[in-house]
Amino acid sequence: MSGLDSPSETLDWEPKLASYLAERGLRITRQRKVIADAFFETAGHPTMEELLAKVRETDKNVGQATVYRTLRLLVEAGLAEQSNFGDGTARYEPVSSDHHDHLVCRDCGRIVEFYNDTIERLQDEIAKAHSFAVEHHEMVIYARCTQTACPHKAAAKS
Amino acid sequence: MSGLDSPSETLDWEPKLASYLAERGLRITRQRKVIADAFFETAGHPTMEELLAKVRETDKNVGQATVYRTLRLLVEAGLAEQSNFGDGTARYEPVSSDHHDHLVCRDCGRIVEFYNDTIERLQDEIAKAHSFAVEHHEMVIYARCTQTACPHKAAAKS
DNA sequence: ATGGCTGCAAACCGTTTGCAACTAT
DNA sequence: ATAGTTGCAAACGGTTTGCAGCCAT
Repeated sequence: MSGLDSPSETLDWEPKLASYLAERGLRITRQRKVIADAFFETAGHPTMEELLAKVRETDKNVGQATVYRTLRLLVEAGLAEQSNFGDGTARYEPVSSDHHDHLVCRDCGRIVEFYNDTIERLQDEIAKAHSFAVEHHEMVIYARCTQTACPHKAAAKS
Repeated sequence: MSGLDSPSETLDWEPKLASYLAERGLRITRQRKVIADAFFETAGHPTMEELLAKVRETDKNVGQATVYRTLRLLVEAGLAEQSNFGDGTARYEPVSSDHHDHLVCRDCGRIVEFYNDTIERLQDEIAKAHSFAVEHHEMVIYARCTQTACPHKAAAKS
């Protein structure tokens, strides 16, 4: 209908962010552009620190506070999602068309995304049964890779 | 078989804790007793702060560090579980015979526990399909009470 | 007596905030 | 010109840790 149907990666964030900012009199700054660019072209679930590192490849002077503030903005604009995988550090990922939950390896930190329709439906039903209106849910399965090689064997804390 | 079958509340923690400590040459101290007592007779999902308050009704001199350390001990002993409901503060609850997940009201902070067999089974299947051995999972549904009165209307931040 | 435990205070660490200078509009 | 934005550093809040003295064993 409206051009290319990309594989849920390209979520056309630029116009969305622009209008979000415009609507409330906020500005499109150089830093916001650099941060959003870095964020949306990063695969995975970066922490602020990881994103900051990437941002500084482009602009060495960006401060962490600005990255935090911009991430909050992206979350508010519905373009990013924040998750917690139990290590006390927030992680962020682009909001893609398809919602998913996470499976985290306790050993190597590898994060696998999954989606299960039945679980989603049951969650809604359960909430409804308790007279709650679901806003958001977070489901993290902590587990251990049973494969021969944890792909990120020493990624966590070298 | 072994005496009374209690409604999953009484989990017979005293002997379990005692043997856990004994096995590794740790000691049963006055503070540990007071803290465990307070913890297991508390309903709900107390934070360290809440537990400390209760503990100090009995012993004014207990320090927070001791409460943190004892809670860690209880978790290690498999007698307590730690959860995070998105407010940056850890909450603890006794490990009861029946596992359950949580439904949290964004408005009033009320926490409802639920259990769904199908979800549990699906989680295991999903993990297995990705060659992960489930260790633990945490599922939190953030929602809003739709009932006329949020029972704890102003409990969060007065 | 000995080695674990405690309370205190300081350290930690991720995140937020105040502020003066800066910049998009 | 004006109000939003930035980087810095300080503040924050929950949690952990070092240490000297204490206490269960």
